[in-house]
Amino acid sequence: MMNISEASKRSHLPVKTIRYYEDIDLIKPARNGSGYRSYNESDVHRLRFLQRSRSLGFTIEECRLLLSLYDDDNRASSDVKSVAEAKIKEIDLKIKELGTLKVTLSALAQNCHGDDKPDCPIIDDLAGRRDH
Amino acid sequence: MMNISEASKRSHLPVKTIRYYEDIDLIKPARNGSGYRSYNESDVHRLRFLQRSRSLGFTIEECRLLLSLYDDDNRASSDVKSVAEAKIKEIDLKIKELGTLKVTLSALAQNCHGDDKPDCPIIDDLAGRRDH
DNA sequence: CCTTGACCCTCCAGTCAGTGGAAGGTCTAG
DNA sequence: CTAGACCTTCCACTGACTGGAGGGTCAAGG
Repeated sequence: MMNISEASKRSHLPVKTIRYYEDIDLIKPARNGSGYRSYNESDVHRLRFLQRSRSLGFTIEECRLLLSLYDDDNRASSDVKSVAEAKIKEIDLKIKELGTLKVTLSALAQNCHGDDKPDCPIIDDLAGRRDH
Repeated sequence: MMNISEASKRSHLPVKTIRYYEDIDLIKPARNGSGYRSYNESDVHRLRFLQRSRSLGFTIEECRLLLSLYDDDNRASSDVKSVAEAKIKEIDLKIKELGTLKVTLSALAQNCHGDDKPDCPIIDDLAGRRDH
């Protein structure tokens, strides 16, 4: 059993974040006599699970679902896989969107001389004064 | 001069968003006798400028900067270009991060059978039980 | 003249996933 | 016994809106 700062070190999650996760019912540590949170090894596993899934881009609600699958020894691996695949699709979409954005912005930047003169195709485009 | 819903149509910005932009001092429309906001053509240009720059991924604060450059007839085009280039770099970084995420998640998903059995390499990874 | 419905207004609360800080209690080493 | 490093709760803030309550205004139709 350990205090929150030790759990923080072992899970690589900030103390504030751990308390926040308790607030939204992702974890329920025990309390000692003076009201301090007290974490056991399985709590730390849970926190690490959260740290890892958040860092992979899952939202809190997805983490909640993944945790329930983690808790369920009889879940089908297909249940987990479908969550992962949905997330991969989302990431893919986001990458494509950003790619489009980059192309557009790069084209604008390339047309801009970047000198001391006031003429600027970027501003013209933003203002709706582009010719194309 | 037009009411807010007409300005919304012409700028492709939701009414709520236009009011919000006023709240944070991006635009200051006139008011008519009964307190209704009243937009002229130059207000609509400003709103369109905001719509376009937001859709290109600039934050509100960046839009505020771009607007001040838009207002300044003597700005150097290099000032604008540097804002655009910084944004391109950010987008690039984000794309790379998402690419890494996608590779990691895809590798996990590929190792998962996705069947009715409980064994799941994705959960194992999240739980820190991966072998590699 | 009155009503209906489409506008408009302000203000408050909520979103997401935390982060920062204030005010105060507890524990441990010197 | 005291300093300082912990711990607690609670409230406010972030970005960029969005939703809704509760009310005022305006134009058309009966």
